Amino acid sequence: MRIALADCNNFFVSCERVFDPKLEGKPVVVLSSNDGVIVARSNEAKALGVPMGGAMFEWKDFLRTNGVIMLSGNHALYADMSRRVMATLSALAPEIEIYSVDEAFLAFEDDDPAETICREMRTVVKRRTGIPISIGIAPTKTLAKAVNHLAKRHQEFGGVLDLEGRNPDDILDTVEVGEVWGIGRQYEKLLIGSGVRTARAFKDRPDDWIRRRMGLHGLQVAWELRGVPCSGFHRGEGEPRKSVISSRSFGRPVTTLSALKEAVATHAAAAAETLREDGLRAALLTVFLGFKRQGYGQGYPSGLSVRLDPPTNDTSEILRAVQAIVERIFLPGASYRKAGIRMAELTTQDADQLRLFGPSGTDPKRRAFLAVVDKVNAEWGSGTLKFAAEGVDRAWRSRSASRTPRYTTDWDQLPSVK
DNA sequence: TCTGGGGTCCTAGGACCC
DNA sequence: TCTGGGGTCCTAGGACCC
Repeated sequence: MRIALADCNNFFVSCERVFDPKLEGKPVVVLSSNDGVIVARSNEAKALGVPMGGAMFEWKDFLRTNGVIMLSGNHALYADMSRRVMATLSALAPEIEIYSVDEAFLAFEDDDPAETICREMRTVVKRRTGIPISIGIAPTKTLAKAVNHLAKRHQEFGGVLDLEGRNPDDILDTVEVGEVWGIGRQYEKLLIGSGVRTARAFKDRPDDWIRRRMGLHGLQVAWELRGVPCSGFHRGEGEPRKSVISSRSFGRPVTTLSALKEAVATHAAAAAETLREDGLRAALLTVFLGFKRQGYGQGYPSGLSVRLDPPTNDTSEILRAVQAIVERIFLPGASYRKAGIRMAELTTQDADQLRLFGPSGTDPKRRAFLAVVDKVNAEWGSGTLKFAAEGVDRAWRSRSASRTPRYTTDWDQLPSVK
C-alpha cells in the first residue's frame, strides 16, 4: 500500500480568496478568536516573515505598515469549504481518511497509478472548490507528510511529489528535524542539542537511543521515516471522538459570578449540541476557568469534574451540573480571562444501559424537545433558540473585529454577483 | 496591558489490591 | 534494623497535532 497526503495550501486564506478575489496576490493573515494570534498566512505574508502563531499585540504594527490584510477567523465558512474539498477527494480516491479540516490521507494499491490520479485530483479540486492543494506520496504517513512539504515548497514539482524512484535519504537530508510530523518544539530542541539536525540523521539513530529520550512515540516516528508503517489507515472520518471541548477567552476580563455562569452555560449548551449531533452522551464533565496570566488566583484550583450518571446529552441536566460547579470554584475578587467545559467518557446513544434504579437515559419528551431546539438552530442559525442561563447581554464575548460574511452557510450572507 | 481553540496519546507516581 | 513482587486504576502533566 502507498499513502498520499493531500493538504490544502494556506487553507483559511484560500477560503477567503475564493469569495474575495481582490485578496489574490496580496499578503493576508487570518486571526484566532479574540483576534489574538495569527493562525493562517498567505505565501506573501510568509515571505514577509510573519510567523504562524505570532501574537497580534506584537505584530499588529508590522502588519499594518506592510499593508497586510487582517481577517478574523470565519470558521463556519472554512468548515463548509472543507466538506466540499473532502467530498471531491472522496469521489476520486479509492480510500480516504479525513485527518483534519484541511488534510486527508489517501491509500493506493502498489500498482495504482498514484501520481497520475493525484495530479488529476489537484486539478479537479481547484476547479470545483477554488482551493489549491498539494499532495505527497510515500510508503508511510510520516514520509507522505515530509514529501508533501517539499511538493508545497518547490514549484517545479507542480504540487505533487511521489517518493517512488527517488532516494529517500536524499529527500530526508533536506528536511529539518523540527519539520518532521511528530517532532515538536521540545523534541526539536533536544535533538538539535544532540547534534541531530535533519530527518535523515534522526532516523539513522539507534532505536534504544531514540526510545530512551522520546519514548514509544519517537520510535514510531523514526520507523515511519525508514519506511515501516506504524500508524494504520482509518477509513472515513477516522476514530470516533473521545471528548468534546468548548472554551473561549473573554473579550475583556470577567470578575462577577453571574457573567462567569453565563459564559460557562453558553459552552455547556454548545457542547451538548455537539454531543447530540454525533449521537453521543457523556459520563464525565469538567469545567475549567482561566485566570489572568499574572495576578490574584494563581495556584487556586480552577477546574472541577463531576460524573454524570446516567450519561447524558441533555442541555438542561448539564446546565444544572455546571452551575453548581461554577459556584463552588468561583473565587471572589479574581479576574478571569477564559472559561470552558469538557465532556468525556462518551458512549453512543444506542448503547444506553438499562438501569436497575432510576431513569435510564433521557425520557422521550425531553428528547423530542431537544430535537426541536436543534432543528430550529440548524435551520435559522445557531443561537436562534437559547437557554435562559446563557444570558442576553453577554458583555464577556470574545472580539472578532473583521470577520467576513458566512458566504455558504447563511442565506442572508450569500455573495452577490454584480 | 495585550498571546486561540479543539483534539489525542503517553508517562510517572500514588493508592490500593493480593 | 531489616522492608517483595506483581498487578490495576486514577490523575496530573507533558508532548504532539492542526
